[in-house]
Amino acid sequence: MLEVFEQTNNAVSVVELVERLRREMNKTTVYRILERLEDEGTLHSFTGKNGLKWYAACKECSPSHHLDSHPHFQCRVCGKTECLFIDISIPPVSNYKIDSAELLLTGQCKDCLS
Amino acid sequence: MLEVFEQTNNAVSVVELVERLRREMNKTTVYRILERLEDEGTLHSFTGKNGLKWYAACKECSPSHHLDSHPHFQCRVCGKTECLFIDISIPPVSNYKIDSAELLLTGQCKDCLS
DNA sequence: TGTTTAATGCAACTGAGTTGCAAAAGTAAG
DNA sequence: CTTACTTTTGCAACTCAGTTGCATTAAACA
Repeated sequence: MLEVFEQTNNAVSVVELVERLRREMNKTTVYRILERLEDEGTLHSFTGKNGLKWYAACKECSPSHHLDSHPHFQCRVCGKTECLFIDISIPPVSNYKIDSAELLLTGQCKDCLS
Repeated sequence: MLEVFEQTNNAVSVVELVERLRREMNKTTVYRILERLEDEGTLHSFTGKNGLKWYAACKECSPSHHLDSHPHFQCRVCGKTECLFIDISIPPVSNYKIDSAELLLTGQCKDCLS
């Protein structure tokens, strides 16, 4: 399972993971392992443009501190999805206690820009 | 349909809309009208924490220019979801052409902070 | 070896969103 | 009014990501 994330810097959708691991393990098992890896701080998840769930390897996450304010990019053309290691400053919102921020940028990646 | 959005400043999930309009129109019709209203620039949509679709009235949207960089807030406790009218500056990302940005903040709203 | 606990498989289910098609409602001539 | 045409709606069936219950297997450990 983790090999998938070691081979790429991109995020991987659960749908693709289930497909790629079809021979090795059951769909339910994929979901359960992903949940565990996220709890452990090895992976983090986010929701793609279409509402599908994506996972990516954590670089600077811990079990308690997940993906704070690092955005994700999803290419409208090829679907490639990846973490962007730039800092987004979330302005404080009065009267709200913000726990997490999820920023999804969509557009065209460099490969699809030609 | 639009009355729902006139009565509140909050966003409304499609699920809730279907439920509230159950007597007046079919589920399919709700989806179709929402799609039309979004095309026309009357409403804009975004994806909630759980992957469900939400709609909110447009204040400064046009058919071509939707919800650019205005974030949404979703309360972890009561589920209330609303537009935040603060500007988020998306730093330019080299080699990427960013078309849209969707920022979802989650936490506790003022009513649930007691 | 037996017992307990955790990990997996499988099948059936849930629920949001979609699709195809037919019925209804609206629009515009003739 | 009536016919022809277009748009809107309802309904049922479907798709598909994600979940659940339960039985089976594998690990851990006494």
